[in-house]
Amino acid sequence: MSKSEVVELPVLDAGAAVPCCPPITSAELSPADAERMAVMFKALSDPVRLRLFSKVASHAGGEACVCDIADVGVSQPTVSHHLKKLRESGLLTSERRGTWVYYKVAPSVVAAMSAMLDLRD
Amino acid sequence: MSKSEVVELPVLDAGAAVPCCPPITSAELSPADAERMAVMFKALSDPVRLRLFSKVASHAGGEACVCDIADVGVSQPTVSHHLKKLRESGLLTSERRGTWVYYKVAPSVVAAMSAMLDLRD
DNA sequence: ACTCGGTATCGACGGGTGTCAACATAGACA
DNA sequence: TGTCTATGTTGACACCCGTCGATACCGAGT
Repeated sequence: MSKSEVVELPVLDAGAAVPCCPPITSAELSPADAERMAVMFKALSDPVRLRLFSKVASHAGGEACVCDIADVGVSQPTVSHHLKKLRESGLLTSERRGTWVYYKVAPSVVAAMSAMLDLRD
Repeated sequence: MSKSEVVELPVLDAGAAVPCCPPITSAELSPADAERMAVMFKALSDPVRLRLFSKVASHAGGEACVCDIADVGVSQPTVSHHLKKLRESGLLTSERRGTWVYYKVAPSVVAAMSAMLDLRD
């Protein structure tokens, strides 16, 4: 039941507005919003994924080739697996250019997480 | 060899400074920092926990009794289990006052997560 | 002391997740 | 065409995690 249809994740192109959510101090999350946001937090809940994400985000030009960030102490298939999860959760987007695949962060999605955790009263 | 030792995870009492971390756009996370931050993200990676956290954060007075927030569609033991995880990850603190137990958010920890996701260039 | 309501812990079950080796796919270039 | 390099996919494995019912713990009244 729970999982059934989940949200579909239409790839959310990097510029799309992410309506969710006001700061958590201002109002409680609806079950649906909680479901959506939890997916994003889950994407960053693994140390390896967090490092991959951080490597992309901090890379010059705002994007990085897999070959630039793959050195995180796990096998290549595992890196690929984690990048896929980050992509599916909407935090990263990828684009193939010739031999290499480049990843960059989806700013609006990350901004939504940051805004939600903003605690100013 | 930097400030290194700040860590230890001594249950982090609510007021403690959380040195981690600069915005992810500015530098890549160290493996150790990634490990620490992943714990916090993991705490918010479940829809039920996210709702509980949001209920505490948005509650009048900045704190809430378990009885005020327990209605999230799962059994009481499960609520207790999730609140424990939020406590252990440092996002919430709890205090018993008479019959009831009150939870409130640990502002510095949440602020660290928000700051890390701040994307301004 | 006893009971009662609020909260935490225990033990078990089922599904999810990170990891790897092996294999598949996609461009580039000879 | 064929080979080489970069990346993704598959299948299998061990482990983690969310959930529940049963039970224990803790204060407050009676």
